[in-house]
Amino acid sequence: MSRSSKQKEAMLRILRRTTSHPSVDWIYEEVRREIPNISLGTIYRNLNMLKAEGAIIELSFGGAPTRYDGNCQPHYHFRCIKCGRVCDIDGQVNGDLDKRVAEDSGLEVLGHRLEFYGFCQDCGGCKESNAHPDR
Amino acid sequence: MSRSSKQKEAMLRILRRTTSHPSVDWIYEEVRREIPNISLGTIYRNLNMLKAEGAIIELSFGGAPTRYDGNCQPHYHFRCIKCGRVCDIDGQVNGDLDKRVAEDSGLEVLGHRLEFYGFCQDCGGCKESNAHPDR
DNA sequence: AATATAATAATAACAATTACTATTATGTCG
DNA sequence: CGACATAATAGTAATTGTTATTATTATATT
Repeated sequence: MSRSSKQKEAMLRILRRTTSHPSVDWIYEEVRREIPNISLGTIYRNLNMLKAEGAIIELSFGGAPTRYDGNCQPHYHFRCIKCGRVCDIDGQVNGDLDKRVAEDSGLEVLGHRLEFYGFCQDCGGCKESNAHPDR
Repeated sequence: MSRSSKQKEAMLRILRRTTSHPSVDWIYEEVRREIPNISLGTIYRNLNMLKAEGAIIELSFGGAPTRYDGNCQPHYHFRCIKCGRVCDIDGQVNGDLDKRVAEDSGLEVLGHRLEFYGFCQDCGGCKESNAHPDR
């Protein structure tokens, strides 16, 4: 079905080697260093394909711009409300939660999203500044 | 600072008396029954004001259109991935979670968002249909 | 190599939200 | 009360993030 392309391969490679949970724009800029005339539409199409194949994870929470994660192991995230940075949270994903909610509510629960928010190390001390808006 | 207006009062009243976690468009339509020439910009501006004042809660998860909740008691939600309906989940909000994550990570954790997803009662049996897209 | 078609680049279209601006409403203070 | 300062509004334009369209190019298969 799905054919390979150097655009798709470059995107996946870039997503695999970063842990910064990049935005669409960041990915676009990064791929353009290899493939200068790549189209933004291709970025969006391939992100959706890779997501559908389960190769990457989409992080779209709380109205903030969507981020992508090349790490497919289930894990939670922290988002800095000052600079937007997204970090991984160590620790177990709670699978029992879904079961408990399903039993209590009668809903067919397939999963949950959990995101922590607050100030990251860089922003905690200086809540006024707005450094690193894209990390 | 903030002055009253019949538009703002109508919006808050409407949000207080529903439990359907309405979308911007639903709120717009509903307020227009009272104030037919209200502007959509006013809806957005007042939603942001009411949110900033802590009078309402914004639910924007997973790329789906933003919903608003006039119930400010901390609680979790379930979203049907078929029809988009949002329901409240009974049960305690886990405040210790934030503390544990903060201790483990060194981040200044202010809170977390948790949303369950799956099929609601109406959509569980007939996953093909797409009834009630706006509830 | 010839062929079928998936993927692409470039652009247009779209939907959700915000910004702008002239006008109207609200609260204050003499 | 009635004038005044200004917050809020309606209407519109602009912006942003994303998807659709289309002619062209690249990939895989025979």
